[in-house]
Amino acid sequence: MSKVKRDAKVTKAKILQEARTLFSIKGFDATTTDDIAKSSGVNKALIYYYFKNKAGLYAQVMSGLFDTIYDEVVCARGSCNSTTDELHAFVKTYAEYAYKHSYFPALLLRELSDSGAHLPELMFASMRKVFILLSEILQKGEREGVFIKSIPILVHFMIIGTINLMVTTAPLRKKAMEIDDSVDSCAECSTDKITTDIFQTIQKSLEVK
Amino acid sequence: MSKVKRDAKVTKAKILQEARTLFSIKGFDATTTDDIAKSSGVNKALIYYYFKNKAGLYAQVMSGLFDTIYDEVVCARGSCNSTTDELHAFVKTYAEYAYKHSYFPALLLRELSDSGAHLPELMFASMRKVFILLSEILQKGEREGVFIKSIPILVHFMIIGTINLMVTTAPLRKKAMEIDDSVDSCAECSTDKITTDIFQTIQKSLEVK
DNA sequence: TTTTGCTAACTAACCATTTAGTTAATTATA
DNA sequence: TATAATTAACTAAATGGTTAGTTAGCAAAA
Repeated sequence: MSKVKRDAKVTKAKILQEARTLFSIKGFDATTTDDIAKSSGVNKALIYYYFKNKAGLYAQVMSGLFDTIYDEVVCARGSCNSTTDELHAFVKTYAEYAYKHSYFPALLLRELSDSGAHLPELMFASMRKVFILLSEILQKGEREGVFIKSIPILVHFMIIGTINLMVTTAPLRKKAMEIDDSVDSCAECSTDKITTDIFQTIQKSLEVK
Repeated sequence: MSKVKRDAKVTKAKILQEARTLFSIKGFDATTTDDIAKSSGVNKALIYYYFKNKAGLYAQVMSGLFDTIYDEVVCARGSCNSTTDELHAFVKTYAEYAYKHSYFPALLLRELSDSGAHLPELMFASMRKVFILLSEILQKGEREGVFIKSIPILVHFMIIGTINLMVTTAPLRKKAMEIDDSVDSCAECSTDKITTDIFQTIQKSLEVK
């Protein structure tokens, strides 16, 4: 039995994990450092010991999430054999991640809503990496003559904006449907259906005639 | 000089207006009732006297904003002579409103980010009205054979999601450009350019072949 | 004089951050 | 190898500031 009583790595990881869960559910403001400490079974001061302050912890949580998405897109892109496929992989990977970790879109929207004001460098860099990835796909397609010239950031926001809103409003749309189902708000749509529809929309708009 | 010393309507309106401004700039949490009271030149207790509590005041501010957008879209739609034109008017009106009142997208995203959890009925109804309006345009186009069948909520989110993200990230994109301008993030794009691009994308995807 | 509009002063709770200290683990020394 | 010195990991308990909401009562209007 090599029961280690103290292990900085484990402790730090535990705090990060609990913080991710709590920030996810309740957002930055509503999550208290007391909450995080309690969930992690750790003294509150350790948060300051390891992460400087609440904001520092948050930044690390968030860029961790973006890095994961980035890695997943890169991975999915690996098994593509056309640029159109790569675009599809981008949409699919992002959508699947967003639906699987449904707290993520909420965090992202919240973060963007107090826009840049105090967006940590770390997080900004991680976010940007994902955008650059899409830009490359679009540029490649353009060079190959399969996509028309586009404004990358608009394509990017069209994809992630739509997905994020679909995920965050899911409970809302369900509630709405119960009250009034005269207009289809895709309350029961599968991730796959949504992915497909978004991809097709984007693809059609990029199509070379 | 008919300087009225006491007028409930005027006082209430003043509070609402200052609240709108402050919530816009700083969001719900970061705006304190003390701030609002001070800006309005009114005692804090009056907020509770007129609006029950901070959340009540917020709900009224937000649905006021949505109602304004709704009215503007309805108005713009009036001078259209084709369904495609109506779609264009929808995008244009929303984009112009969002850019003119650049705080609005931030408020909306923030509100949606703690999704429905405590979205006041009043606000939800005002939001939904705008969506229904777009649905009608899409259905009409479908009936006339100018649009293919689509999923209204996806089209809606594609429009407002993109616009909202473009507005909220404007300062961020500007900053990003200064650091690295190798990828175009549309930092200097005009509202008009963005409106046009979004409209064309949506239209192309709805096109009947 | 009764109701409505309004204010100053207050409270109770919360919460991020700090401080001052303890205990475990590691390294150096005898 | 035992022990002393040092560092790293951790804790309990404040601190200090903030903020939503309340209360009791005054002043103007009806």
